[in-house]
Amino acid sequence: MIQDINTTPRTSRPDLLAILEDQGYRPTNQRRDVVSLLERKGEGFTVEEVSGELPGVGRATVYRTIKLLLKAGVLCKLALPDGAPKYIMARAEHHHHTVCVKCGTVGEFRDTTVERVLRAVGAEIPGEIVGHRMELYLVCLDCQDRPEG
Amino acid sequence: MIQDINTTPRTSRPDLLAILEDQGYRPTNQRRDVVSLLERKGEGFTVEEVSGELPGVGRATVYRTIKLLLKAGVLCKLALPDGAPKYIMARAEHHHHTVCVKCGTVGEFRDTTVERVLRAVGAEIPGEIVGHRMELYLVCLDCQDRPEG
DNA sequence: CACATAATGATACGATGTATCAATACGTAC
DNA sequence: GTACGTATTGATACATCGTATCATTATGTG
Repeated sequence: MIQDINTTPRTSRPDLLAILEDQGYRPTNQRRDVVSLLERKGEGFTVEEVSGELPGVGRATVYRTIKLLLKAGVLCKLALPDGAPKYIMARAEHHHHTVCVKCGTVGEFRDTTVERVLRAVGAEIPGEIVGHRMELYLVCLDCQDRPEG
Repeated sequence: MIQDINTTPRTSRPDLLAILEDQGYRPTNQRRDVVSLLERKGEGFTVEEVSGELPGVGRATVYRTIKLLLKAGVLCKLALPDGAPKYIMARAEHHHHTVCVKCGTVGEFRDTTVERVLRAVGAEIPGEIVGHRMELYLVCLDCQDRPEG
């Protein structure tokens, strides 16, 4: 029932720059640098973090590029309870996220039961459901191993 | 199975100031003003909104008071995908939130199935689950009635 | 190549929230 | 009620996240 997406091989690495080009945006060097870094990260990052690692690209451009990728649906935005939002590569399948409350590492999982229950719940609530979000907070195995970290 | 908390009468209105006093905090006039306004609102508000309606109370004090209430567990913080976080009165029972994507109105619901499924999911994911969050995004009935709003 | 336009980066700005710190209010002891 | 120690406040500055502006630069196209 549960598929841990992180342990399954990623067969399709989307070419983010190509996706932007398909939408009519120009493949500039700055966008190349940004998406190249994102493709290497993938796991969950903040914009400032990305910007910090790309001193050759303006901060505004990093924000702009990530916004385009969000709109294109290839990135997910994760609004955490505290701190900066994190971004993660989206996948075709709908999924949810796990966040380690110690180290902030973001993971993903998918469970069809969750989807079914959510649909059932939505059917009994007034208004038209247009989306949902679910996150699990946990202490990851790495952080369990080093209790004082 | 589903209980729409908003339609059930609220029997117990917690005295927020008393809760703060129980934790050793002093009942100042400013805190009185803040919690009094929050008790009247209850439904989902931003800090700046509260601060704006209380010109006699310093902005920092409003933030500080709400932080205390959060720590005390009587307020929930809702990190929305965009815009300022909203706060809502917590209730003893665990619950989840609905957010209208048009007008931003926040509601609550509770469904034991959701909890059960989440526990089952958590059991199969590496790491110790310490919490979760779920939100449903919808177009509320009011906003359906006035399509161009 | 030349041109129109998309994109960039520096900067300023807005929003959200916290740190600092002198001034003030509170609770307690008397 | 007064005095005292401490919690609290508010003004201000600051940090972070993100967007608007706009002159300059790069890109695609004829």
